[in-house]
Amino acid sequence: MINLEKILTQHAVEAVMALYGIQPDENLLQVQQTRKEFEGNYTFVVFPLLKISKQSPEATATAIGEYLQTNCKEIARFNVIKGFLNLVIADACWLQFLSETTIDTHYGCAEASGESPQKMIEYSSPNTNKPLHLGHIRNNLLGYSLAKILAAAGHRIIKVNLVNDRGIHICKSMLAWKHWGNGETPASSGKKGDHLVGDYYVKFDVEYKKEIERLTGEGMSREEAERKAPLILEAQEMLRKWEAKDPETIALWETMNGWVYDGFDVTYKRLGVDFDRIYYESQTYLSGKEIVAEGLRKKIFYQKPDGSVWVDLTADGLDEKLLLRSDGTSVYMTQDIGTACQRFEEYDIDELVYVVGNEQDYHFKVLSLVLGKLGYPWAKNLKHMSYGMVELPDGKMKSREGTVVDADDLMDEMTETARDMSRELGKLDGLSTDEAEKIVKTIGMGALKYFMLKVDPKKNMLFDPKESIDFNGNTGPFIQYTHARIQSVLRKAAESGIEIRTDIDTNIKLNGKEIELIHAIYDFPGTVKAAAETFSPALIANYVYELAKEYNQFYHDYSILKEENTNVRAFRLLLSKDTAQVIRTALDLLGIDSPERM
RNA sequence: GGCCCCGUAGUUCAGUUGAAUAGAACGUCAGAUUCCGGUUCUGAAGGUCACAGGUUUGAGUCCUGUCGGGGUCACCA
Repeated sequence: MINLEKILTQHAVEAVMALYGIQPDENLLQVQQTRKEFEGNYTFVVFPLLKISKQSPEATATAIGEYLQTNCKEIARFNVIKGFLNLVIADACWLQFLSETTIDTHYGCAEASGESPQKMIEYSSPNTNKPLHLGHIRNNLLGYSLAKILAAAGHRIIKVNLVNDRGIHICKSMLAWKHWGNGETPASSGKKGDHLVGDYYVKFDVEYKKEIERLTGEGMSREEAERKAPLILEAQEMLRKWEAKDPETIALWETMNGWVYDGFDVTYKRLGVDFDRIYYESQTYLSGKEIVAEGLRKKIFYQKPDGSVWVDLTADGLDEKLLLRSDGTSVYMTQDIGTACQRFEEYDIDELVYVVGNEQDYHFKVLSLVLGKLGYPWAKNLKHMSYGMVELPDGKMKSREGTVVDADDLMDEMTETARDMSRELGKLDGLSTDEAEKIVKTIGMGALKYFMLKVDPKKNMLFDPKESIDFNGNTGPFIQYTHARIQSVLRKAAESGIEIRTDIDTNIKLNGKEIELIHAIYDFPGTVKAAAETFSPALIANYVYELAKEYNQFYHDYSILKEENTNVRAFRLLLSKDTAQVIRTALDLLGIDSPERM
């Protein structure tokens, strides 16, 4: 595939050499897209060249423009506005690109081979004491999309999930169920397993608070009451029993976690995400202790009189960080050190990406530094895909305060809205209920996924439960609609016996909308690359929205099948088909399906 | 308090390594369509890019400070 940016830059370098006799640094000549309000497709800003040309901006731009026009066949004409040299790419060049490039499912995507670099992506990582909420949705969608985008950039990918299945919070649910559950099971109450367990987690908190109130009423300080309430003591006792592998405790733990996993499976399936391997903290929480001990022997870490082990990061501008408690047990950091080592030993990976919220920026900074101090050469290949939190209009989501937006509920609402709209428009009337339902789900999830992914991952985003997610404007369904509409045109073409040809006439005179569209299609591979480099599905989302909008404008202004010039008709048909394919591929990178009709 | 991130139309968001008159969408108002799908298209109104300095031919973007918001500094994970 031709690389217009590269061709233009090279010719511009030649032009400066020919005109001024000086070899300019290439980064003085960076091409950029011409802004919509000016004629042209690519623009050079000539201000940086004035020191070389010793001429006015206009004179410099004009001289280079004239050189390019005569020496570069891709350029049809140019115009100069102040220091901006706007270049118009020849129609024939665009048409040649379109006829020579195969735009199929591989377009824009590099094929990974056995030799390609391999990356592991850890995402989702739920706790097994409560159901997934909106924050988890953002994590899952980002992780899954990132995996797709990195694969499209030519990497081999391993998706992993580290389930937090142990700890005091799990014991709280277990304890509450033991006390107040009356043997309730998902089967007996018809409740989804993760929701059932989550309800007992909330129940624990309610009862725990009551005990605290009672104790403070009896004159105990709040702090002491929180520490000495019978329930919390009981939960801690349960955790000790669990760690001692007490059979009864383990059995209850396995049963309740099983319910949660059944629930999670349903949610994951609806979200359309999956994993190549699942790690459980119950199996990894002890790892890392030996590595820390080794680091202590090598004096990379130090020990305090009480026996706790620390690392001093003050020289790196950070604090001191605990690595082992005084009783010798491990903490979060210890475990992450251990699992990182384990993964680099077990797999041939060159990068480990953690999709984790930005409240853990500090944690991952420390993790990389500590592993570096331990001498692991791959420590610099740990990447934290840090994303912002989802906020509600009145602030953060707090599970204990009941201000969470439940993942299952939200997905239900989205499909419900999609169903209502489809019914109103009657577009699915001729289809079987199964088919119609499938499309409705595709649209509902498309709306939700696009809403979450179009925002720059790094930034916090706002979700207002009172205002449902839109289906018009810059939304998933708008883009899906464009795809479905093109499919409809392609079906009509097939019905009328009009074949789609790729050997299009390169002498066609293109209109502005057509050029914009081809240009957008041409830009897709670069967008995929940029999204992979910056870990940003949002770039893909914003790109595909622009593409869909371009197509709708073109569609509105020009006929395709009714065009009388059969060469032009063939070209427009191919352009439509290619647009649909790029939309489909781009949406797929976001984990969004493209319906044939909707 | 230390460190990190953020502050762009009424609202939700774009804005590549500095570059032209800062762009969409929603909402509001006004329009289009002999149609291959009206979940479409066009237009209007709406901005001191938090504030103040600085660097630069040129700053929403880089630097410093101030104000405002969030995160984090647990022998929780």
